Amino acid sequence: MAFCICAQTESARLGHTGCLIRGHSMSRQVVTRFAPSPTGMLHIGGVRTALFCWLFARKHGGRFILRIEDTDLSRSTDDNIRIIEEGMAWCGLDWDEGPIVGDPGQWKGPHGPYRQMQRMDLYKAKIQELLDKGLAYRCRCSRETLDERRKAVEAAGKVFQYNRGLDAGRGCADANHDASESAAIRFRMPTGGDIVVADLIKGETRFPADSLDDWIIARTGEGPGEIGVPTYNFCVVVDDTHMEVTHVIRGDDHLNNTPKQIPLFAAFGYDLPAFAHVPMILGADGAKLSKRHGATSITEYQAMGLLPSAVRLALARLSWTPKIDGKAVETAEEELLTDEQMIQLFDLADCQKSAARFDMDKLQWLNQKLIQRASWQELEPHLRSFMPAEWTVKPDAWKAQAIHATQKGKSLTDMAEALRFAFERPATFDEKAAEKFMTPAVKPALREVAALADYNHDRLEADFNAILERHSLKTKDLAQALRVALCGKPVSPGIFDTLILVGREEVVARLERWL
RNA sequence: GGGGCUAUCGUCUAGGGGUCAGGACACCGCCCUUUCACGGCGGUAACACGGGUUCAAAUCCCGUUAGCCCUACCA
Repeated sequence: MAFCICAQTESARLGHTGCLIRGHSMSRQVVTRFAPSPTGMLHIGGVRTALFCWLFARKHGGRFILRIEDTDLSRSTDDNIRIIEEGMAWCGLDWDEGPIVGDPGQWKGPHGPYRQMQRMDLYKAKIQELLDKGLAYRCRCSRETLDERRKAVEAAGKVFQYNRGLDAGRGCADANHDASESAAIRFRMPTGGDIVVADLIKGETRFPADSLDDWIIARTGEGPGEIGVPTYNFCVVVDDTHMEVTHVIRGDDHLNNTPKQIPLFAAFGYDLPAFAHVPMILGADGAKLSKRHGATSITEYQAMGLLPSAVRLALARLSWTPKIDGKAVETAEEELLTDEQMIQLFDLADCQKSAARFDMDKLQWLNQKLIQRASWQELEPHLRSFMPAEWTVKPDAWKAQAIHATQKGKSLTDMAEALRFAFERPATFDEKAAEKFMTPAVKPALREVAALADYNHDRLEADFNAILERHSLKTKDLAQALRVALCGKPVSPGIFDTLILVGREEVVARLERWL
């Protein structure tokens, strides 16, 4: 059987689509896709893959597709699809084609629908085409006989391969079954030689064709003549070509699936897309990232008070080293890339081949740095979900002061917590601190603070120092006493910021009980 | 078992024949300081192992080991 092993060209290695894809146009628009299966929450590893697809498409002025692979009927749910859509949206990974959030019946883009279960007619037609060409065949072997044969081969210490090796001659390949009985459909795989995958990240890898077998492309149908639900490896090939995907960027757990898919592209007469298999993300202990490691779902990261921009950067920096003029980023300053810089710098050639462990410390550092750089306006939409509704909005001057005072926090939750004193009177007081700082000597000074009228920062500082002078107190004495009175604890932003954020009227009210 | 991928400080990584093996995060120390932080400065710390090739190997080759993936009518 003839099929094209099609090693990709140097231009593919460089990420150019050139004449690689389907030959027609020399400069085809780049198209990438993220194709999650809605069988659970949106995993952080999936988000990273999606991010690479998104970055690549954006860099090359191409399109990014979101496609839902819901052919696993038993595990896919509409709820999970919603979770994926919302997670992607929160993360800022907008798709040009795909489902419309919250509306299962609608989609955008010319290649819809973007849920595989809604594309059955296409798949069935393509399977029939393969059947007609003799490139696929009906297999009536039951699960039971398959299990028996598998056991027999494994007992002999060999690998079970359908109709291959010890199982050769026992398959349905030459049986010419008609459609009178229900059957699964198998794809006729080539034998002999290597199937090569020219991967943009992993390089060229070869798989002996004889290590593969005739795999099932469609499950057993409901009744005679019915073609059942096609399997993943089949749907991907059909969809990727029909959606004109030029660059298949996916997790490297799919690298082994690629040699199964390549002969299928050939059987359909399709040219190959470029492949890039990105390494996995591992937990801190080097094991596969699971619930045991803490947060795996993107929604958990959102709940932790992380900025989507920080999550994007942290995820991108796992397995990717941005290079500026051929030199890897060196300083902390250079690490803090904006989305625009990431898009500009992104290159699959600068991606690592090996798996990376998830680094929560780095994520938090990035988050802190990004918070420091943001304006209140940029932060407010994210911050709001961490602030109780009763915390009413204050004037712009207050916002400026607030951001100046609390921006040292590592997370949005830290910031919201650091702002609590500005909205709520302390319910309790730190006894030890009160005892230590609320000395008789400090009270007269406190009384003078209560009398201050001008809450301009510099003026406040000057008046404050004058009070210290009059009472022979150290800054610390008065500042800590004030913190206890205003915040209930000896920790708060700079004391003048604290005063301003609470506001004169409220300062006086909170001071009253101590005078 | 078969096939495939991977291997540099604790973590993310740069470096791809000759480097004191570089950076970032974390950690430790010092400084700053009105609290907590922020910030500044400095420090500890790595080429998985064994064989080759070579004047010279982290770098090239071959093994070994370890981890991961595929080997489903899952995706």
